[in-house]
Amino acid sequence: MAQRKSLKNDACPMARSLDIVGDQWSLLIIRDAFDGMKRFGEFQQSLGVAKNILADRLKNLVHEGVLDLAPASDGSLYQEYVLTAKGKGLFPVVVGLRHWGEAHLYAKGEPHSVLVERESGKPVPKIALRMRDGQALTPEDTFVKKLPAKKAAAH
Amino acid sequence: MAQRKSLKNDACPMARSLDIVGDQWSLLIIRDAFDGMKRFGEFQQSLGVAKNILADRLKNLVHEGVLDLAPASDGSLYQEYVLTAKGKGLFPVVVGLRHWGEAHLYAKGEPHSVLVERESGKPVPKIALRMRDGQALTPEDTFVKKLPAKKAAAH
DNA sequence: CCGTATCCATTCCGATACTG
DNA sequence: CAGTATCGGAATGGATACGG
Repeated sequence: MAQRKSLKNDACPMARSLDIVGDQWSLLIIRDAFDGMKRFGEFQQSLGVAKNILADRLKNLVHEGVLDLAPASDGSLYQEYVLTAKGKGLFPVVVGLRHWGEAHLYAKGEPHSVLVERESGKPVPKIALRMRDGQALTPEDTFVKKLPAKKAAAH
Repeated sequence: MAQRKSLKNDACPMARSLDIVGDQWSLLIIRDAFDGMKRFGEFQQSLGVAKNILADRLKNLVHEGVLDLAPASDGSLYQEYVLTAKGKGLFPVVVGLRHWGEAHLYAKGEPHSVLVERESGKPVPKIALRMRDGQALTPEDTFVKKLPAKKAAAH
């Protein structure tokens, strides 16, 4: 009865997203996947997470269609976890979290890893939200249009 | 011993970000704050979360400088929770999660709330990641430049 | 090397009752 | 209305041990 409230059927897309990646590990796994990691052991070593929960999270991400299982590219008999198109769609979220952390969570001069462009080696520019007319978009420029709330939906 | 691994000192900005907002509720609270909610009861009703956890999360977000306590704008004697500049910096993350959910988590024709521009009432355009030269940026165009890993840091 | 299975401590979460 | 206090069940997370 005290189980986590499922947001799978929420009327808010953000809530549904968080139902899948809204935990401590999933987005870190996805980060590492963007970083080229594919093998169980790579994730395990990178994250320092217990193997049982790593297995659990990977399974869930595969189930949700964020990761896909593919035969190993090298000779080994195991499978690899690769991002699906759906998974790659999380790239802006990953980059957004990274940029926010860079901007607000480090002391001045404190070093951290950086996402850079492959060719130039220079940092990826900050995300710029734009309106339809191309102007910068601030939170105040927007609001959420909710559902008509027919019966008892979208509480 | 089985306590959540703190990522506060991680060398990856994304990890630090998740240390603050990487749970089920924080980003939903922030979403509602962007949506104009300020009062304890508003969050409580919107999220349907137990009051003790809501209080805990709000306290933590205030402590982390994402929300700020301000005297009530109306006559009431209670305080209000408002986004700080740091908190508003999460807007791209919120929008990114929303867009990802819209694109991948709904059946065709299934209704959901939409983030729209205040003036036109039209949906906010999708986030476009760009390289420094203005071209579209894909995950493959990037890599993470990690720290030199001096001693035993950035494990 | 890739997981699965088990044990145990801690944390999370929901429901409820309670104070001011 | 805005929280705090408490309780119990569920999930999380770490540390192994074990099998393919």
